[in-house]
Amino acid sequence: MPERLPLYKSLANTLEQRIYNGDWPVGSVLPAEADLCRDFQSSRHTLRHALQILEANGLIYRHQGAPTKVVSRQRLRRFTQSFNSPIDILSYSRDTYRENLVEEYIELDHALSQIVSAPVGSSWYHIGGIRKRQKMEEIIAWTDIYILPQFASLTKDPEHTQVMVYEQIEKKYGARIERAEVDVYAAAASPVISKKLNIEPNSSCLVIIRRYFDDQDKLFEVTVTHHPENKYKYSMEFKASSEV
Amino acid sequence: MPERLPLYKSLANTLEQRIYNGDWPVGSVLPAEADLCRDFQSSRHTLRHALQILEANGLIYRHQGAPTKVVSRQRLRRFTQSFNSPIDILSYSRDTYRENLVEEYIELDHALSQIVSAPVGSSWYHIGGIRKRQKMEEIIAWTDIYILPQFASLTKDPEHTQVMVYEQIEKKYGARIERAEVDVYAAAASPVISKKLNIEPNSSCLVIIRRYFDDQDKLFEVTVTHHPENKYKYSMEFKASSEV
DNA sequence: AAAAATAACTTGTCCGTATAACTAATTTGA
DNA sequence: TCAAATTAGTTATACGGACAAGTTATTTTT
Repeated sequence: MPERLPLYKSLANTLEQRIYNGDWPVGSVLPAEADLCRDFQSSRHTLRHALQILEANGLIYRHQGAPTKVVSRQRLRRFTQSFNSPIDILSYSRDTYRENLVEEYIELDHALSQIVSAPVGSSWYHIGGIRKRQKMEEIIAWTDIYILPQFASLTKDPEHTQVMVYEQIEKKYGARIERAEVDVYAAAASPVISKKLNIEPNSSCLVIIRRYFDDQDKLFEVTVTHHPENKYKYSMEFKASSEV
Repeated sequence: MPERLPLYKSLANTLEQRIYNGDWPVGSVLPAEADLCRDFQSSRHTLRHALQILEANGLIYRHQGAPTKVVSRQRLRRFTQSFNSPIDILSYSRDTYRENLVEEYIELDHALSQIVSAPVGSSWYHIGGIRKRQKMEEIIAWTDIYILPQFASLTKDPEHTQVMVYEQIEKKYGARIERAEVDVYAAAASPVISKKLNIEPNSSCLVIIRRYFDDQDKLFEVTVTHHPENKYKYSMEFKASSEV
C-alpha cells in the first residue's frame, strides 16, 4: 500500500530524524515555530501537531514563552505495565477469600521494622490470616496486614474479609493510594509460617511485600504474604508503549 | 489563585462530568462535533482539543467517519510501572556479569516445553551460565537462556557476555521486543541447580521466567533465572499515573 | 552598578474555513 | 432478494489569522 502519510506525521518523522542526526543536539533549542513553518512550508497548526508528537515521545520540551528545547536524541521505548487498581498488583483471582486469625495492636521490633519499613517502636494494627481458594480448602497464602492504628475499626465491618483492606481504607477514610512498592523474594518457611501454612519447615516460600503510600507519601498499609511453593505464581505482562 | 482555565480544559472537564453523570452512557455515541461546538459556543478546533484529552484518558473512542463512542464512565486511576528497556524488568545492577557454561542446540521435552511455553520438540539454542557480582565471587543466579536457533551465532561475538542477549538480537537481527511476560515463583532447588549455585539441595530459590515476543507476537527469547534465597530481591514501584 | 521597566521574541489559546477520508445508511440495479 | 453504487453524515487533515501569556534580552532609570 502506498498509504500517504499525513503531513503532520511526515513532519514529525522528519524532525525526529534530524534530531537523531544531530542537526539539533540535545540541550540546544529548536528554531521558532514560525521559522520551521517557513522551512517546511506548513501551517503553524500542522507544525504544532508534529511538535506535540515529539513532545509526547519525550524528544523535546515545550514551555510557553521559551524556545523549544531538545531533551533526547531518540525516542525511548518504554515498557509499561498498567493496573487499574492495586488489587491487580497482586492479581489474586476473585475466587479467593481471607480468614482473619490474629488481630492486635503492636509496636515494631527490629525485624518487623525492616520488613514494614517503618521506625522501630512505631504503632501499627496487625491483622494476620490465611487466604484460601473459594470452595476448596487449599491454602494459598498467609497474609500479614499492617495498618495505621486509626484504621483498626474497619475490621468490625462484617464484609471486611471479602474486600481488600486498601479499598476499605479508601472508602472509609478517604486515603488514596498514590504509590506502591512491591518486593518479591524467596525464603525458607520459618517454623511459625510453616505451621500456619501447614507445610514442611524450611520449604520454599514466595514472599511478597506491598507498601502503600498516600498522596503525602505517608506509608499507611503494608501487607506481607507468604506463598507456599507451587501454590502461587506472580505473573506480569509488559508492553512497549504505543506512540501517541 | 484564580487561575482561569483555558477553554479547552474547561470543556474537557465539562464533558467528563456529563459522561460521569450519565448524560451519554457508556456504549452510546457523543453528538457530532459540529453540534457540540454549537452547544458549547466553541470552535471546532477547541472542542477537538478537549475531545483529545478525553480520548487520552480513555473515556471516548474516536475513529474517522464514525461517531465518537463513550467507552468509559470515569477516568481510570492507573497504576503504572515504566521501564526504558527490558533489562530493567529484571533490574540487575550494572556491576554484574554472566559467565557461559553451556551452549547447545536442544529440542524441548515436556518439562521444558511448559517452562519455555513453546511446543514439545521445537528447536532452540540453549545458553546456560551463572551471573556473578563484579569483582566478587558471589553467585547471584543461574541463568538459562533459550533463543531461536537462527540467533545462535551471536555467542561468537567476544562482547557477548557483557551485553544482554535481547540487545544483541535487536542489534544484529532487528527483532524488536514488543511484549514481555514475566513469571515469578518460589521453588526448591533441584539437585542440578543446587550444584550449579553451590547451595544446599532443596533450599529455596526465586525463579523468574521472562518471555520476549516480537512485533508479530512471535516468541523469540526466553530466560529462566534461579536466584538463591537472600541473594536477590525483585523490587518494583508503582505510581498512580498523572493525568494528561 | 544594580534594579526596574521596556521591548522583542516565543509558545499557548482560540477563532474561522475548506477539503479529504472514512462510515453507515440509503438507494439503485441486476 | 441481494449486491453494488450512491449519498448523507462524521471525523481527520490542513490552511489562515489574531491575540494572550510567558520568557529573555535590552534599555532605561535610579
